Amino acid sequence: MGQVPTATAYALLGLLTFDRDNAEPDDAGLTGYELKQRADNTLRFYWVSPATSQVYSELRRLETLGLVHADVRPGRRTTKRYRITAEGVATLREWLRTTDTDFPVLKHPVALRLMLGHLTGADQMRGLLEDYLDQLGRRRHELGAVRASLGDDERVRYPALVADWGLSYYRDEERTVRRLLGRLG
Amino acid sequence: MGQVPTATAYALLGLLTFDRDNAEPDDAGLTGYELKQRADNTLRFYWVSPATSQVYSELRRLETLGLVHADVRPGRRTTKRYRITAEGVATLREWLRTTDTDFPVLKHPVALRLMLGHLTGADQMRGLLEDYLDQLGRRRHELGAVRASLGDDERVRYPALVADWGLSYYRDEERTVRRLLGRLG
DNA sequence: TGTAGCATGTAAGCCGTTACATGATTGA
DNA sequence: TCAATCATGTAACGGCTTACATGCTACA
Repeated sequence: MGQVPTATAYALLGLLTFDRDNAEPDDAGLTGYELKQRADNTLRFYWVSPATSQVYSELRRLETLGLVHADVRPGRRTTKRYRITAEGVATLREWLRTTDTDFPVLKHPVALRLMLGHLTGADQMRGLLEDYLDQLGRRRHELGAVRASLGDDERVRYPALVADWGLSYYRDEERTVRRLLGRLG
Repeated sequence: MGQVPTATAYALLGLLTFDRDNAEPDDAGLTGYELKQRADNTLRFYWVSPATSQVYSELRRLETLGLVHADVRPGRRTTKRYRITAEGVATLREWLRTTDTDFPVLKHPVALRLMLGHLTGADQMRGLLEDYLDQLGRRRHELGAVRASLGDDERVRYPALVADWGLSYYRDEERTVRRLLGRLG
């Protein structure tokens, strides 16, 4: 019954490996709240943005598995800062090395609707694609800001590669949608 | 508690609108088995391939909602052929017209792993991307066969557009992955 | 004759979301 | 002082998958 972490759990665990190696140990680790924000900044573009409640429950599960360590700070407001453990890093490496990689899954509501264009006519489909183009542009700008924040810092070289990948995808998608619009015209 | 069909249910309902308008009424409609095959041929490239058991249960649900009609053929082997009803078509149109369209969700295990390249090194990431290129090529051929089977039949003009969209996506993705491979040395 | 495909279903369970709930802290 | 943000959870439930079960039909 779910002893093995899911891909989403590994993704969250992976985000913890980018813990800024701070001089001050007081700031080590991330709270569930911060991890959720980080997921919203990066993970959501090519995976999912887990619900806040799931972030907390996954963290608790990873803790019982010994893959993260919770640093509890008592006080008026109790906060927990989570760090990945050595065992967590080893488990993550093992997962990367041995688990086979599924083909990406795309849930594309726009394509799904376009398939049914014979029910609505070309006009409505054009509107659909134009709206989608707007959203794509906004998404691309959001991801562009994330990419810019990564700069050319060697420590986030791979996240930067992934962000560039995403940006290419959005640009290509915009081009393709424009071509489709032309064919509907 | 789920009185309203989900997007997947509408997708399956939509597939039923492409029922070949046969001269022989005996062949009208699709069995759950055939619908599952059709989903595997088309829907899976940009939505999901629902499990067989889900196809059957969704069909039963759509029937209680009056959106499909089940034609039961008794005999040695009882089969049910499902057709979309007039109400089903109206409901589907209403859904297309009024429900707002979510942005696509991409679950990309390859990108997820690439993000964690600092844990494994560039060599393993190159292997990952090369494997992915192989899979992409196979996928593209599968979708190419589907596209070819649609031809330029006006009745499946929109599914053909969607298939072309998918083919563009696969080609662009291959190009982008090759560029990433180049940047990994 | 036996295997692959056709055809339909039940049961159990997990992943993840939505809705709800609580309270501290910070800054306008 | 009041709102936004920080921070952490619980409860309920739905969608979907996996595993299991059954039996017919066509064909090599």
